[in-house]
Amino acid sequence: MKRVFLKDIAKKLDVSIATVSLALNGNIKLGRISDELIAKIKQTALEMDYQPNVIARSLRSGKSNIIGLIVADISNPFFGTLAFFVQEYAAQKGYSVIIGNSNEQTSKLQNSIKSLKSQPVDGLIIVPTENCEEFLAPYINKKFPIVLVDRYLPSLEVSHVVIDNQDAAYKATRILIDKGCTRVALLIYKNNQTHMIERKEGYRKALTEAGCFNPNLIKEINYLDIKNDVSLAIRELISSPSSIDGIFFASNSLSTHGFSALYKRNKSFSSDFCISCFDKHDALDILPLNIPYVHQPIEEIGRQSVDLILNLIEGHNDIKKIKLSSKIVID
Amino acid sequence: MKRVFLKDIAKKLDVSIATVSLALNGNIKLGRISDELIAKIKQTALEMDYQPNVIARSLRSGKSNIIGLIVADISNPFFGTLAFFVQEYAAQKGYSVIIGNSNEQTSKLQNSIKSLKSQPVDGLIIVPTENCEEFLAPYINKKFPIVLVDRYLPSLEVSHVVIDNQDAAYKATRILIDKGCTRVALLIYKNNQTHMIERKEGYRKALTEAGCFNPNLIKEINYLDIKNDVSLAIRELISSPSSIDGIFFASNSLSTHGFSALYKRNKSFSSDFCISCFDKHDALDILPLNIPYVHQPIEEIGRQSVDLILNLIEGHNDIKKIKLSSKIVID
DNA sequence: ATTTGTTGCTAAAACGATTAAGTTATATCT
DNA sequence: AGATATAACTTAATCGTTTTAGCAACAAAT
Repeated sequence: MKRVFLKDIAKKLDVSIATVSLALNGNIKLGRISDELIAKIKQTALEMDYQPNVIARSLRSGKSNIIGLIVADISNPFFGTLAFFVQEYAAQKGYSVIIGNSNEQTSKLQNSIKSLKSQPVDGLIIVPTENCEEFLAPYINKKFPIVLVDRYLPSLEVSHVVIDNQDAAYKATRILIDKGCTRVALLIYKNNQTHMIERKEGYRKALTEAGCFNPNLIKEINYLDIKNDVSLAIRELISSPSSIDGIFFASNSLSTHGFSALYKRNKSFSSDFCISCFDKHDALDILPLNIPYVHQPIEEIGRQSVDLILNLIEGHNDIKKIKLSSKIVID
Repeated sequence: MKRVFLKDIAKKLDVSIATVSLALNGNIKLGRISDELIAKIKQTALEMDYQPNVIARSLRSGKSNIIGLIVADISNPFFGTLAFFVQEYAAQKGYSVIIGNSNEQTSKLQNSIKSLKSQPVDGLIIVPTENCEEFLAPYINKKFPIVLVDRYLPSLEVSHVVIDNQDAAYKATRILIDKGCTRVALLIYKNNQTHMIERKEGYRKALTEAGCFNPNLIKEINYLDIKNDVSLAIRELISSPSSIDGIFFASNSLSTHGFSALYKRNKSFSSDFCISCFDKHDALDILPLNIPYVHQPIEEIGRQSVDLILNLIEGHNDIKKIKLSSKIVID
């Protein structure tokens, strides 16, 4: 019951290895094999349960049929779900996926890329970290296939798949305004990445239009000290003389800690206080408020990322920048 | 700036390819190279930024240095976290990880295994699905390296890493009894897998000891129709004449839907009603109850799984069955 | 009758690494 | 001095595919 190779099929049918290979891969232009022989070879391959040796094929072709996916944190359900769909869709296209983590740190992103490149992957779908441009630029310049996802890097000409974050944040803020809120706070990560900048801008735009933008209500949270920072921010916001009447949490991890901090400070989740947030969250079903959230089309993001990276891998060098729209959902 | 191979280093230093390979891999027993030359070759390799071609190496050695991890659902934070640690620890040992999903279905597990095996992986860490024994047995018999995780298959002699589910469930039920609950319900998946059987047994044991075991309070949920089933179960439990005073949710997905169903049925989350559950959950911080939960040592599970699979890959054929303990946490 | 074309197949190189089995040249031993 | 050992390196085979180039046989065209 040992593994079957082309050699074994060739021996059995008393033909050459090349003939078997050509018959199975059916590139009619090159060598030509008679229809009968092709049929016989295919039949025998089936009977003997021939499985091509992917590694030998890779060595010959210079392609591994593996793509790398580097996310910020695979234990975060948003990235977990993205990984799920990327994996599903890539499998359909005959590719495997190796996942790496950056933990939002450029140094760890660097390690992941190096380790994946040496594996080696044919291309990378990357959730870029803050200030990773300098490190990524050489790969881009060398035309190594890279697609950014979730965020992009304005200074680099790279394909990416993102959502319209400004629009999403605008809608999420607007829904609070429409409910009558005038003092709406924003909890957002303190960083210079596109998704955060755009979410902040959407928030600002909605409130400015409504004539009640107040920059003091923006609380910027440090990713590495999220629990503490969110807790402090919530305390400040709640204990301020003219208290807030709404909060927009600009990411799922911020709302996780935000909800917890609000609860611990005994802030009554009553209807005179409105919340909106990014991404579906387990607590949304529990809280005695109908909390609207931005629903990102994760499956679509995954599918498009795979499409783009496969496009690059196949040698089409056109850069595509895809911006998907999202909608507000109220369960 | 094209890729550097052994050939290039050899040409530059006017030595043979074999010499370069031997110098870099330093297998002193085989060919011997003078210390000076070794130093010079290593230096040059560094300068030229030589990266070994993993595929060529794999073809020669018959090893890919990739392990496959097949989980039930990578978008579930428990498995996401497990994947995170498996990946981290495997990377430390020089292995990459390819992740597959089974969605708790044996047919999808089958697809994942086939696709990963053809990639090919050196070994597989698998979260087994219900009734997958028949499909898995041939691989086990052929000594293909497999480690089961989270659950095991009593009928197959395979290495595994699980937690002591009976003990965990016993403790989680016991804590409710100690709070004074006498009518404690169990929400659990309807299947014949070890982790569920053992959790049910732990629950039964605790309540029997306390003299208040009532099989009617066990609600078995269908994984594929979880939302509906949980909702129905909660309704039955709450509206029964002699209502329950506690629930133990035997998995994180069950508690997610359970909390939601309880909330929607306006069940007051008051202190005369106690809950315990499996795994940390975002809603735990929010609910106005101190809900104890079973904290699984996910990092340890990941590390041990990797250790076992690498052991098998390296040819040590001993089967190890590891049962880790978990603790109850009250935040 | 020679050229040209077509069909059906095979030989052999290539992908880039590892490694068993030499081959020198020098050192050591009797 | 001659035999033997050892140090330092190289040659060439190998892993399993893919694919280029070529061979032989026969057909068609000039």
